[in-house]
Amino acid sequence: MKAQDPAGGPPRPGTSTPRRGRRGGTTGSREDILEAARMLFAEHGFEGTSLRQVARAAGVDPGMIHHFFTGKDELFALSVELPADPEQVLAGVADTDPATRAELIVRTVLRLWESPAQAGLLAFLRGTIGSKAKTALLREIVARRVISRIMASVPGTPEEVALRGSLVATQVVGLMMVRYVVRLEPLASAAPEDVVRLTAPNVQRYLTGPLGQEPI
Amino acid sequence: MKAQDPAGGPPRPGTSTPRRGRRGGTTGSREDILEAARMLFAEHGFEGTSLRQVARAAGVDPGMIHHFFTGKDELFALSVELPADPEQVLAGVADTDPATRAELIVRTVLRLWESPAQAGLLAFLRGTIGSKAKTALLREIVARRVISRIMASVPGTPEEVALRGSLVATQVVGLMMVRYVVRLEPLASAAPEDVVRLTAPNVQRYLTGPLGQEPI
DNA sequence: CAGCTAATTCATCACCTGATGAATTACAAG
DNA sequence: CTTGTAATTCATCAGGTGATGAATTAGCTG
Repeated sequence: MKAQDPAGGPPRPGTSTPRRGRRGGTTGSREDILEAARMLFAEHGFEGTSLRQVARAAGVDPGMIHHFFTGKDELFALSVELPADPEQVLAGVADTDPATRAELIVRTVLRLWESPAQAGLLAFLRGTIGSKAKTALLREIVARRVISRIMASVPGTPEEVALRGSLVATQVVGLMMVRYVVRLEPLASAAPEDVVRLTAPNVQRYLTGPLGQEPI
Repeated sequence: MKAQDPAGGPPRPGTSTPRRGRRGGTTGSREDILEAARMLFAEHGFEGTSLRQVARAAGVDPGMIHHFFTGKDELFALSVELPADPEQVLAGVADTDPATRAELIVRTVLRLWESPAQAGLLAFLRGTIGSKAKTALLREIVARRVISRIMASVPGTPEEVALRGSLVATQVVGLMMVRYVVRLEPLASAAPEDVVRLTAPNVQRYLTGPLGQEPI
């Protein structure tokens, strides 16, 4: 994020008049805009972020945004689109033994959220949960692309597997919310290894464990 | 909610001119505004809801909002404030035996969310998660007022109890998100009894069960 | 060099936002 | 009836919003 360019800033709009026209060299303005948008959407959601804020954070004229993107919607979609799509992230999960799959699931979720994709994921969640209309999109993604992979070859009737899938979602979504969105301590700063050890058993119970009785 | 008056055009000055001045009888405009605000904040979050939308949905002139409330912030705070504060909702939870408390916790959460408070809770979540600044408020509420009650008299070192508390939050928050916000099926329409039976064991494990090993 | 294309700034538009203040009307108390 | 107070509408403000189009400049291709 090469935002405000403190030192020798030629594009300082306050001081040395930033004359018009193309700049020399490779000015990655498009990427700067995307990066600034990702940060701001992650902090304030879709409606809480204005294009002028994005332009300012990117050190760029507001008009540039409309030069590179058709509008705010496209900017949001491109800046926030999942850096790795579910199919790719979950590759391999479907191949493991369901009886020991929970650990891999939690590990995959943690690896994804500890990666640079975190800002985009936060932005996606913030922009998506803030509006009822957009939660439908989130629901479709989770239902059709994530859960189907996670529940592959889990034994049981289709109804039972679907129920187990939404229960798994319960634990995984809760982990993401508490650790990365609300950042509740001490879980927010716990070591990933510990998080796996602590939560995977419950995920495993939802996956293949007994549902109608006490597990202990 | 006497909303948008679908048949005849609302702003038709030809027909039923809404002349100025006070209306006859008891017109609960203040309550109408609060109710409409609750609905809209729940659907579109804080920034995604304009005062003019609220006024239209309440069948009221936009100026009324500023007559009854000092501004958008106060309207949000009053319309969305938790209908029952955590102390009251969780009364009794702290008195039960920790070894069997999970069922009561899940039951309490479900009862709260199935009640009329749901709209307010949704609004609170939507308005709160959409902004990084406001999630701090949510974090404080959860940490100081909710978890402390839930974890009362749970045995263990303070560090361990705090960790168990955030793990409980994991499962409870995930349940709320999946069932009431994202509305993922089949969990979204499952009977409360079934939800209790399915999720309480995992909550109980976080509360008092073994953490470092497989629970089954 | 000329000519094209892309990057950048600027001025501006139409609209929506939250907010204010005055004018009008009803109800209640004296 | 008079007076005051609260409820309601209206007109309007200053500012922010997303978006458009023209003007300017740089780099690339021939």
